Amino acid sequence: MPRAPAFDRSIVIDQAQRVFWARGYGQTSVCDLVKATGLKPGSLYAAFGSKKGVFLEVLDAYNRGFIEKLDGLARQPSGALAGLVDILDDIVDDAVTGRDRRGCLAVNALLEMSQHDAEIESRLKLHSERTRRAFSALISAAQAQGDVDPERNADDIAAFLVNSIWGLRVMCRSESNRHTLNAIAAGILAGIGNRQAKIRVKLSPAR
Amino acid sequence: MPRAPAFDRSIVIDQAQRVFWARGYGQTSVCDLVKATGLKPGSLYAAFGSKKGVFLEVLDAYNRGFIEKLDGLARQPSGALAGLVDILDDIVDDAVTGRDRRGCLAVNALLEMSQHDAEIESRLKLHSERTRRAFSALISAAQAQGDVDPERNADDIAAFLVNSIWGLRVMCRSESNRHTLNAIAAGILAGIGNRQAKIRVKLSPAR
DNA sequence: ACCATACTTGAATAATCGTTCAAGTATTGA
DNA sequence: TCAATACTTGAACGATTATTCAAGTATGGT
Repeated sequence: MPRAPAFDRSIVIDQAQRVFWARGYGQTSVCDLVKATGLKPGSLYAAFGSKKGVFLEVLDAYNRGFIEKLDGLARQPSGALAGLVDILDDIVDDAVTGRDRRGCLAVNALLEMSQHDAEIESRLKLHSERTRRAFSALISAAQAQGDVDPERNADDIAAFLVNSIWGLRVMCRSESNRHTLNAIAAGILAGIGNRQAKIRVKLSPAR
Repeated sequence: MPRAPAFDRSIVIDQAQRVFWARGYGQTSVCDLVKATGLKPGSLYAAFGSKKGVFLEVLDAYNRGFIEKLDGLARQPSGALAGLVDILDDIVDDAVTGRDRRGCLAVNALLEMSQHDAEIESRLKLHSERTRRAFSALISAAQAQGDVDPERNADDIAAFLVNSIWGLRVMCRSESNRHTLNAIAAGILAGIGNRQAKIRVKLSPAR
């Protein structure tokens, strides 16, 4: 019977995500969110309860998107390993071209907030576990396709991968030299037991 | 002729480091620093100019200490590679026992502040370069000692190492499972071209 | 047309922030 | 002993913060 909300929740979360990603949680004021979303403080609080409520929903959406991306890559026709190479390539490329040096929203949030807020911390742990499972599935697919040594434990490789990629996301915040970043990416691929020699070729030249 | 300062600058920086490391930059108030150091706001500002001034000096001291540690490990009698294993072991052990989950102060600061403050960002870049040079020297020593493949470029290995250790420092903020962390550490050692099979043995069992 | 419903608005709130400064105090060289 | 000097003190400042709420407004079923 009554009035319907005048905003699209997913669009608001998307706009809020942009602000939180660019500025971090602490440096993002509710005023920033008001400007970015167009919602007035009252509406924002009616819909999300608090600044932290907005942030938690942003984190959820971020992780959901990343896992969907991983699942897609695991099933793509060119192979799971090629999908992994694409991820590394994209991270390096974004850093070198300066297109994106915001790093990973989840890693940023983990380092900024996990010591101060138990709710954010536990949410990020949940996301981290889901991410590792998705990487594990990706590695299993690559093993089944003969691109990764099937003798090694997929979960262990996935843990090493998440570790390496999180490192790369941090690295990209201060390093934009292509040779250095490519050397790191090549080291990661070597570390997971990549059997396709040609993959190394793809990473080396500048695009 | 006049009065001497009533505090030891290096002790104050040490106390401030503890607070910044535990709480991050943004969540540390000048009031926290006043409590931790015993200095009143006026003295603090007379000595360091601003909250950021204190933080920059804390970062300098932190990096200086870490590089001295690395240089020492590169020269220790049991070998440079053993020194590297010790570093990884300590990080894993601190996380598993819960003794220290604050991560790396420099990485924390990089992710929290590099987008907001150009001065902190450039300082951290400087520290990052120094750290990589120290790791490169460590790897060169390990190569000279026959523990790491001498064919590979030491700078590239150092970049991979910094990447991996930064990742591990992030990982330890949300992960405390010994098997997982050991698998990652073993992957890192394998990635740098470790030739000493026995090193792997040392990492596996719980201490 | 109308009322119940719930969304929208933006000024107001109380708390906390980094920083300043004038007054007080201790130390040193002569 | 006595200025001169510089450190110490802590209250006060203005700015900013996240959050609230009473008033206004649009909607939809009857």
